[in-house]
Amino acid sequence: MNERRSVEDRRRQLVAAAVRVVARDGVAGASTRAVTAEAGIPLGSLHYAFGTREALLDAVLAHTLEGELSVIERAGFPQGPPGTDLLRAHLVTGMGRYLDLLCAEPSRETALLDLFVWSLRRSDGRETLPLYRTYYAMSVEVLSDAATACGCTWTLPVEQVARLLVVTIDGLTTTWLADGDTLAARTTIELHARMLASLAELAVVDEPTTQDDAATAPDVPTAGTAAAPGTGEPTDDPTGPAA
Amino acid sequence: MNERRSVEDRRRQLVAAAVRVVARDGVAGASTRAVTAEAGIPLGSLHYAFGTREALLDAVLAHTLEGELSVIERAGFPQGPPGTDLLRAHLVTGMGRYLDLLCAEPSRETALLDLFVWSLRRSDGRETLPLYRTYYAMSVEVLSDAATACGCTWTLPVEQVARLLVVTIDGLTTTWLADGDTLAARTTIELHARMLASLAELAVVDEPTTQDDAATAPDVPTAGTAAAPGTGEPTDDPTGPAA
DNA sequence: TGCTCACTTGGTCACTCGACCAAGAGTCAC
DNA sequence: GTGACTCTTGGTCGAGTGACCAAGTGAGCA
Repeated sequence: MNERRSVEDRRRQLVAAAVRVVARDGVAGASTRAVTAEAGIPLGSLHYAFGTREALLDAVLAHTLEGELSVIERAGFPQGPPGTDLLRAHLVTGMGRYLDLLCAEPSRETALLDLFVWSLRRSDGRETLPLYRTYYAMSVEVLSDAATACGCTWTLPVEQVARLLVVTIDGLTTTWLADGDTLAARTTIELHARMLASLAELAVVDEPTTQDDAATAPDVPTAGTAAAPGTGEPTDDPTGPAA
Repeated sequence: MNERRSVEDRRRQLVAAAVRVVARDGVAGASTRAVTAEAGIPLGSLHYAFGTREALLDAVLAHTLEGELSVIERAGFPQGPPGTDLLRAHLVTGMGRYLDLLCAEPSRETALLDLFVWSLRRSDGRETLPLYRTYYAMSVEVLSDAATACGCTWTLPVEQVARLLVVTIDGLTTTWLADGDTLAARTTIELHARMLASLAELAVVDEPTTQDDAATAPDVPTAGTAAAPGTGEPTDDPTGPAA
């Protein structure tokens, strides 16, 4: 029936089928039989390739995560004079792009949420943390790039802003999945982008002659940035830098 | 074994047991046998009281929702001179109270998220929308009360601010469940409270006690200024009304 | 007292689940 | 060709699953 393949090939085939099944019927509906039927291969092959259903779902989770926030990064951002207003437009475009993806494939995000709860429940959150570390890292990258592109610098550690962005994206997702109100979601994005942009300021160029826009060194403290976002002495003075 | 009870009593007993089971083992683990074992009653009683496992889970979802955002409303808010700074402190206190609940009972929020995905999957979101309407209504109430208590008015429709608050709470929950970083979560709350408070202004009392609370024109994309957050009708719903 | 009916109880049915295994078939090195 | 191997396949096991039902029990009412 099926041609001979390497285990890696078979794993990829099973993961692709499992992604479809999870998106359609959820983690609960992704039984070993449902997945193998979707892939068109016998049941035993699944246990040969993955050993366990849990191992398969692990691979599905990892696969689904790839390129999740990366949609925000794609080209086509607005142009204009540098400043926080451009940054705001930049953020609106990026988050709007995520919303487009959400509207186009809501089952994808539902599946991700389902897998998230599944992994939370399975490991008491121990394996979910590195998952979010990826999110944070991607968010930091997106925000740093955006600030650079708009000639701005963040007035507080970019890791804190990154966590704000992740929180916003997460909340945006669950809220839209619940009410499907795309217009309201866009308003939410506008407001959040405005608020996020208010945490940045136009970068000050020391020497007036140089027009080197890409070399504006961010004054973000890079010393203790290896730790989790937000742990850099946050709770002292909330009204500090930007007001 | 069990004394005779009314069906309503039995339902309450079963829901209470199911809440514990869902918090411990998730929706997937809340089998009819697991719930009845937790409640200490025979299996047949469940089908006598609820008919179906789905009906029981419906009741569990409704029960879990009660008093979800209401924790924010409890007394003990900071005092001080009226203004947006007091409002900010007010919001920090309220959201911090929610975070306290989250830290104290994470399984409660995991269960709610689990039930949320379950109801999403079961009805394509049709029954989840009214669920969130309750959230929005509670959020509107909380924010209106807070603004009044702090002598402020929102510079844009309170429904839009309410959706922002719900988005924030949702994102805060998933993010904290993932990384468990309470300190970072508090920083997130500080920043979000500051940003939310920036959407309000000190109420201007032109003549003795004129409480014009919906006057100031919003300088923000006025997507939906109607009653519901966003638009009055979620016309974006791809599936349309239930067939 | 006897009757009615809401409620209880244990058992059973048909089904799905994940895991496992032995036997078979293709493939490559020698 | 021969042997070692990787991969495939169908079947099976034991444990659960939701739903259902007939017989039993007891409280309240006439």
